[in-house]
Amino acid sequence: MSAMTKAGEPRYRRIAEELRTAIADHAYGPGGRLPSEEALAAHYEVSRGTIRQALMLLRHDGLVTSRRGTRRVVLHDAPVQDFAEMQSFARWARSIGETPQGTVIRQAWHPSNPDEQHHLRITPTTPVLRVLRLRHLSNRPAMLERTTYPEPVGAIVEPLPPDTVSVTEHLERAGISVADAEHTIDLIRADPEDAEHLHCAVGDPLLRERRRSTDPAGIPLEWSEDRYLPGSIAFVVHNSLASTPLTRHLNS
Amino acid sequence: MSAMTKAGEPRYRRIAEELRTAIADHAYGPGGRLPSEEALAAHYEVSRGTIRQALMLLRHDGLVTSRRGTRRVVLHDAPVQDFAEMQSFARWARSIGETPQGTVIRQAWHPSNPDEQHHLRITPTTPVLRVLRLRHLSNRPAMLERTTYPEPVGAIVEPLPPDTVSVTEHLERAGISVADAEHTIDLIRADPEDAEHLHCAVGDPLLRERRRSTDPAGIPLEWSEDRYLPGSIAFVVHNSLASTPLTRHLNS
DNA sequence: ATACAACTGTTGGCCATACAACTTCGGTTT
DNA sequence: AAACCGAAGTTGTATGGCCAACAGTTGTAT
Repeated sequence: MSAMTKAGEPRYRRIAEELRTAIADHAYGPGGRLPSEEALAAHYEVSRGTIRQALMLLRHDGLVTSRRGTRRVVLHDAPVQDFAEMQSFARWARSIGETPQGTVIRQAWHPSNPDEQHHLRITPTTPVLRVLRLRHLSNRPAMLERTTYPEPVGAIVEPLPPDTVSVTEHLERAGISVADAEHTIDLIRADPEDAEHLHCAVGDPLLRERRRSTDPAGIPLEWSEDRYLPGSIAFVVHNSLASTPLTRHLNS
Repeated sequence: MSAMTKAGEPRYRRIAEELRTAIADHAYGPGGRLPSEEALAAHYEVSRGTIRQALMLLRHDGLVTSRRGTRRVVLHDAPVQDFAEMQSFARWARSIGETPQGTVIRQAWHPSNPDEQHHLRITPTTPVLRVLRLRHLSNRPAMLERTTYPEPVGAIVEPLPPDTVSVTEHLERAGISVADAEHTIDLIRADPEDAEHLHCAVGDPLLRERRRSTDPAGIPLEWSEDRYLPGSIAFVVHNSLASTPLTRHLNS
């Protein structure tokens, strides 16, 4: 455990972290009430505004309610994954105690197609790196990943060994970090290529997650289509009046 | 579109609404930069703090980036659905120009099972109202909904006519409003009941959305399992370093 | 006993200020 | 030409204050 209070982190984030672990440790119980903002401010020796910032984080993650007139109520006592674990298959796998593996099946530069140009916001002439990667979870195939990288990112991904476990972590070391991601989740049927690598039959249903990741400046870093074998995986989303990150779409 | 500036809404929400429509109207362009916070504050004649509150809303919805040192960048120019449209099938259907329909197939009070007791946070002895409802989109079956209501909510839902289009809107009129919802999305195969009502074959893949909705106080209002015919529907989620409402799970 | 009113505690909304951290750009120096 | 430096512009973090809106409770009056 060891809170690992990162020094560079702003105060409200560190406080949010402490509150998170306190909730996960059932310090307040499910349906229990948090101390008042003023009490928390006194305890942490910060202003009420800073406490409110910390509580906003918990609120957006769906851990607590917030409503005028009464103390905040604990909604969930389960720990919430952080952004990095949703962004990196390897990191997620390790966090749930599984051993991730990855194998590049095919990788090459291509002229971009209109779909890629749209999602990566690039001009028709620029090439992209297309990578087909099979992901394993504790030695069993779990997901097939078709990722397209724009030029600067592709240049870093290309020389990596085919069995690189975490591409995301390599990119971070190269100073490329993801700040935003948009996920589209739907159902699709396995094509011959899916079937071959995931060891299923053509036409078998797969859970599809398409994802566009962007850097802090809003520049697209990757456009990926991941196809999961069903039965083992589920996506959990929280939304509320305070923020609505989840929407429903037709056709896609 | 007639902004419909609701009088009771706080200032930062109205400003956020205006900025949303401005973005949707391509006032800044995709990848364009927003005016500085100070400029916006001057324009709307509010303090910078209020502008920041408005911008936080857009940020959490994934419409704009935010990063120290530079102006905000527009990520998407598509309008974002609000919470109500994710919460109500009827409202969503109407917002995309379709005609929603609903039919109650079966409805009865039962003693709650352990699963329901857990998700609705109720004691074993209390009864629940189970409703099986078929949802149509422009006269075609689209989704089969198995919803469980705890006692007070069930008492309001029970007397509604079987072809009620929007249960959510009726509940709102009764003073029951949803503030938070947790969605779990995965893939499942049609059982005989699904197949009968959705006009598909047993074993056909369906997109499943399980949902627990809670009121502003954190009290569960419904526990629902919705099964969508594939091909037509997709779920879109945005997450970022600022807030991580999306997580990935095993087993479910 | 029931309904109403007043009071307390708590969060929401808004303002003003100050400084820190960071990006960008232009000019200077090497 | 390239690297460095500094100034201007912008968002992030934090403090402090004030009042409004609302929930829950307590006490009062009917």
